[in-house]
Amino acid sequence: MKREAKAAAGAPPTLWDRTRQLASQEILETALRLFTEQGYDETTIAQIAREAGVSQRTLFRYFGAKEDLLGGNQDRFGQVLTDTISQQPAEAGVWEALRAGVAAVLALHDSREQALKRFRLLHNTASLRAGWLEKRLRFQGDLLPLVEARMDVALGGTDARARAMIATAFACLDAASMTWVDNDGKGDIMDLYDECLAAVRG
Amino acid sequence: MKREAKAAAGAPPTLWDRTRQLASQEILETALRLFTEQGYDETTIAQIAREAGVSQRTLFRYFGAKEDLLGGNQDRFGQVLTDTISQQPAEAGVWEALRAGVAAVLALHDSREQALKRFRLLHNTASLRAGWLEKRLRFQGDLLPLVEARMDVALGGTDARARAMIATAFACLDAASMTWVDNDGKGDIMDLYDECLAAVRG
DNA sequence: CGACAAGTTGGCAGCGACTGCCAGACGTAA
DNA sequence: TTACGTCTGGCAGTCGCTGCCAACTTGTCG
Repeated sequence: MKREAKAAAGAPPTLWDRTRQLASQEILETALRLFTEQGYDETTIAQIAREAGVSQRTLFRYFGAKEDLLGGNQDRFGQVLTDTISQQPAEAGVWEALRAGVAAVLALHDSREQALKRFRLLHNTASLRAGWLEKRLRFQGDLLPLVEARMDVALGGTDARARAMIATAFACLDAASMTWVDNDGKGDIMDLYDECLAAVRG
Repeated sequence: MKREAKAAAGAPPTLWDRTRQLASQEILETALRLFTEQGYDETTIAQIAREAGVSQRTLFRYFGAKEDLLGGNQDRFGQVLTDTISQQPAEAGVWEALRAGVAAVLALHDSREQALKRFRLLHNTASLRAGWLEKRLRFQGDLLPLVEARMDVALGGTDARARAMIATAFACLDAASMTWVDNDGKGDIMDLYDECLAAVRG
């Protein structure tokens, strides 16, 4: 109760808040370092907690799951996606709107290097890929109503087509980012995305 | 060693083989029943083993992971996919070849009811979805060389486009099967697939 | 038939991710 | 300072999964 009230009022951060912030950052950095050094599956929660100087219990209180230690606020992606797409002008087609959403999400990364590091980790670790794909599925579901609103509304049955278009956009993003990682981050992902979409749409 | 030799020679199944077969079937049926009755995550390995009359250890020897208890030999999908696609006539385009592969995989299901049951379970359980998507990713990788062989070979850089086309085919299959499940198995999945692909390719 | 090799099974201990519970330490406000 | 709310660490326990070992069953050969 207290924390939410303060945050809403914009009150100055208390010592606790600062400590939390610090600990959170420390944990995140330790985790990312260990992941890149020795791999995701080979790094145990116990090790991260030890090197970050907190107990396992506390670590799990900050980050509910090992996946979340990757950082990069993946949960925010969904918000940015839906916001961006719904803010596109009404005369924009489905493909333009989706493209704008993809671009907005890609713009969230801090630096090219960090993005490359995370993408590489993601594409090379089966368990991470699975988790990421699952999150993506949820995003796709959230996008459904937005996309349907932009299609010629023939009543009923548009469901499948809207789903397909969304999934295709993500598929192109996948193909683009995989190729980007394979090329060690050379070029621009959006260019690859456009190339992919062009190949698909003939 | 022995088993492979016998299998290759087509020798009559020994008592062991028959026992194995029986136990395997019993486990599979028990698992599928419990999954549909009380949900995948709510069913523990211990419970399945108990009700199937085997030890946990033995259960894990038959099926290496809980996922595999879904049955339907998902690992075979990849084989069927690559076989079917590589057997398509050389003059068939990429999209026709992919369509044939998808159709072949869908034809693997025993009955409409069982397929619907599995699909429903899959689409409603986060952990299962994740595992399935991960397998699919591997299939996509396996398909890459086959698809590239069917494209106009401009050397280099075709990578991304081939990946995108494959991923799009799967995306349409996804959209189709989701819609199919939502409609309680009404209609034909391949029709939905065609509709999806048509929507995507404009 | 008897002995021996090979295959199969179950139990036990253990790992790693994750959770609930509880006591104690700490910052904060009266 | 006292009382309160919060945060922390530790412990035990669940669940999926694996390695190891002892016992049992089955097939085979002399």
